[in-house]
Amino acid sequence: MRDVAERAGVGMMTVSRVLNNTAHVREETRDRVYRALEELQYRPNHLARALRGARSYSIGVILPDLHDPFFSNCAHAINSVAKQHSYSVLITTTNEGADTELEEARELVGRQVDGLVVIPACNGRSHLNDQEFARTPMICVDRPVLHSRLDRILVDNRKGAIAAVEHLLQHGHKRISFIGMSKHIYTIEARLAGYKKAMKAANLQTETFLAGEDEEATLGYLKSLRTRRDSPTAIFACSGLVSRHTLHALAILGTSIPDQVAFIGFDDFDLADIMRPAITVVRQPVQRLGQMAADLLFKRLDKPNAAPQKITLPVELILRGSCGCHFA
Amino acid sequence: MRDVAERAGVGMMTVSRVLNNTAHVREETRDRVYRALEELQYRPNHLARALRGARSYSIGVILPDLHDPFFSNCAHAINSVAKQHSYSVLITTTNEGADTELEEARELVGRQVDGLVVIPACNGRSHLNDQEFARTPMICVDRPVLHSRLDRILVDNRKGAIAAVEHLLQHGHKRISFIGMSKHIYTIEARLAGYKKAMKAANLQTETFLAGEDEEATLGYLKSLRTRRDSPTAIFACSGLVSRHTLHALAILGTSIPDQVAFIGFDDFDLADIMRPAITVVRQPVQRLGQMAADLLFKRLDKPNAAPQKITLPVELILRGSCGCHFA
DNA sequence: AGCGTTCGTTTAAACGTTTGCTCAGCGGGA
DNA sequence: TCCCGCTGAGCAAACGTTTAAACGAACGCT
Repeated sequence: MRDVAERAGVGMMTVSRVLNNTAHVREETRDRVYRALEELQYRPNHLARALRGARSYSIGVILPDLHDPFFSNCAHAINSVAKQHSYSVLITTTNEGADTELEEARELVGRQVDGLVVIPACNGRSHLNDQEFARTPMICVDRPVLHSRLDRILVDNRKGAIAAVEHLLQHGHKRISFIGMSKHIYTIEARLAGYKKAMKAANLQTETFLAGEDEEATLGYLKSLRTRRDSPTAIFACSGLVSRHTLHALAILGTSIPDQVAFIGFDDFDLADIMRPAITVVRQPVQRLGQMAADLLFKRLDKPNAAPQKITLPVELILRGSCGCHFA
Repeated sequence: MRDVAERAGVGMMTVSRVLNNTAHVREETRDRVYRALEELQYRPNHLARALRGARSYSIGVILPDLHDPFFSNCAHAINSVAKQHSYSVLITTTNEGADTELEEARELVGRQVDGLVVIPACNGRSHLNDQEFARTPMICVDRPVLHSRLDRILVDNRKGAIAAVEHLLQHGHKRISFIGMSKHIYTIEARLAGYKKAMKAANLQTETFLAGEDEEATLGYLKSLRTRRDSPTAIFACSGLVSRHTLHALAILGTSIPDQVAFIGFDDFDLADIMRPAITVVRQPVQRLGQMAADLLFKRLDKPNAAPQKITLPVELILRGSCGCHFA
């Protein structure tokens, strides 16, 4: 910048003013500076700007991983919004670990991000609510941090699960199995609660298998069903990942859907509609979730003291063939 | 930091020395500093460190989008490696636009990233080779920047395509259609070249439809096949996205695979193995691609002047049912 | 003629670190 | 005895930018 100032025959401040388009620079001076900037191929150093100024024009995103389409699509939406605001995005992953989450949050705050969009790793025991992060605007996505005053935007897991189970009940199923995960994750437990509630309302017994993220174990469970008298006639899978594992296992076993066992999964996925049968799912508004989360963060950056928002988006039961529905 | 120094009764330099674990600090002093750090909940400012020091301990990743599993899985792998090196990752997307790519690269360099991992958006006309970026170590992934001295790690698109086509030929197909994309993308064109070469070697005519990323258009093309005498008996889809669109369209049309038309797609995808029929694909080592790219970058950071590496990873034809193969 | 305003620009300081140098103390070899 | 080298620690400057204050000039007003 010093070179530019010298070449344009002005002080560094004037250069800074020209760059930031702030007032009080004569037309002619401005032109001279522009020319110097061009000639010297000047590129501002965002780090220095961030160090001096109040903002870094970057946000951090913390999520379990980029492998699961749900998370990566969410990240994509956040990225898009950030780009519109001319913000950069730092992305880190927790692999569902609360400790990692804390470390990553510290790292990002250390890098002076202006705000954080987080898919919290841990069910309630998160450190994100600590005093330490009080000064960093933070939006929780998909899962809350309990007892916190943080903005959050969730999905109606409970209602989605209830809708799925009730639909299976309408098809006449009495024994519906819930395939969950061994880890404690808020969304999964909310879906489990919905499942239980719907079953109870129908006066039916519940059956849960909670290691759906382990394909081997899932296969074992499904295999064991074949020799049982009271084997479930329908399955509700708690997530996209678990759906894939379950469907994979069912395919290996040659179990026919929906004749031998009906199937509904939480979270829609690519090609679900062209499988034979097509897979009935509870669809979450992933794109909107990420987009609204980012919007919320930028609003929060604008008004740090506004009341925290707690938004819950509706989900949609997408009827296809695997639940037993027939289409012309 | 000043507060910490004061509390520990030392100078700021000593604090800095303790933090960086550099030599010449007495045990007892070190302890005092540690205690002060703890008590004041000191968190270093990475921006300031980066501004003064030679490194920012962050890298930038530029890719088309986070929507396609190929890219997001790649990003995930890069992230993992970066985490092992205690580096942060800035991720930006180009949406396949060369202009956006240039802007994003400038933004990241402005943020003083130590290096860049790029999936170049544009076929040859990239600006990444410009003098402007000469000082930033850069790794090209999946696609090269032509005539550049940049490190790059690609996949053997040509051989993969040839293997797929030759396999279809072995099944007795004579009329094999290539479904490509309307955009010019290096990988797609390499696959197209492989397809053409294999067809020519067998003395067969080629047929290409190049708007596979437009589902509507793909549907139209496939529909038009039904009334043709010389309709292709096999389809080779050029990418994961195009595969999904093509399979979707075929499902809508009720075309049976592989009886009416055999199918092979480039890029493996979730559930391809449990569809009916299971989908034969050319599988790319996505995970390894991202991981090796990041490894390469960190090596490059170590030795900026080593000779540029040009790596090509092999791909694998995964035989499932859609090509016409039968399994017990 | 004096004075407050506004415009255009400069100068000085600050942001939170690290680098380079200085300096004091202390022990060992010539 | 003198000088050198090593250890432990402090001081000042620098990184590239922005903020705050200051400054001179031109202007209109009383």
